[in-house]
Amino acid sequence: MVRAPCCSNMGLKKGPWTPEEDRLLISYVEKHGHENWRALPKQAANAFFWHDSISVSVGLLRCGKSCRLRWTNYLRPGIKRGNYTMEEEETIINLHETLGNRTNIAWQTKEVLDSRRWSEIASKLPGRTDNEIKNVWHTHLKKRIKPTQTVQDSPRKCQIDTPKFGSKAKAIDRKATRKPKLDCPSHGPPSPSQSLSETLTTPCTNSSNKMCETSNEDIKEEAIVTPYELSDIDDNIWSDAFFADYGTSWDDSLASFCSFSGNEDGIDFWMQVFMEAGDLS
DNA sequence: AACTCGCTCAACCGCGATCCC
DNA sequence: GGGGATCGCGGTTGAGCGAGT
Repeated sequence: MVRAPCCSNMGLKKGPWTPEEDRLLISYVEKHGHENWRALPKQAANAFFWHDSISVSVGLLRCGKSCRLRWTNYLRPGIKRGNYTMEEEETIINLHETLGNRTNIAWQTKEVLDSRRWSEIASKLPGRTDNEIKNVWHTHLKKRIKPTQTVQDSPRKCQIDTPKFGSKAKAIDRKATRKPKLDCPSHGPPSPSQSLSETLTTPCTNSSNKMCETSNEDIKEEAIVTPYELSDIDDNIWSDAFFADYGTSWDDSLASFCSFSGNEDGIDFWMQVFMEAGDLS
């Protein structure tokens, strides 16, 4: 079987997602659903022309696989972020033990069962993703089950036997206050309360000296990242302030986008977005 | 203050399963 | 039925960060 070429071989982008890419992806999924990830970048790329017409150099040049992963693990509505409760941790441990022991079912091999483990556990924990559960398991739950010698070997290691409620408090505190790093090395994904103009102009103060788009105040208030709603996106991205920054208007921007893209689906899509946001009638 | 070490977790990778022409 | 395309999964990686030295 010949595999589909990796996105890196097709000039598609890899690595951390930018706020603009997130917004393009969210907007697309809100409108078209998430049934065909492979087709998504092509269709969402319509947005590129429109953005480009107002000098915002963003586009959704991602492979479908990357889009699906980003949506499933990070942008999907209802995702819970932040600390796991004791109950959730116990559930993971119990389910891991249960599912991991289901090796004697005749019609399924151990390998098949093992390969389904994380998604099955995730299905029992609403708002948690299999990827996150997997990370939690590998980072501390596994160690709680099997206390390792490394704790004794290295006094600098956090105590891992009683995460969150015991001597690991320091590490958990760090986790709780940790800045999501995805979109900015220091600050993470955009808050729905941010306008795009803010994200494009807020100076970065992070130590790594890379471009940052989120204010420290936002971070304080966003210990748990709220899932996007279409209304949030529209209210904030497509704000008057945004267009003031770029010296254009709703009508001008739509007209520019239409003339650049020449794609009826794209026009319909953005028309719909604007109308739902109440910016066009 | 500078360096090292360990932890976290988003994202990538490879592969098997499934879909679809 | 064959084979390519796509989906979805677990394993792994590596940048960023904080704590310890």
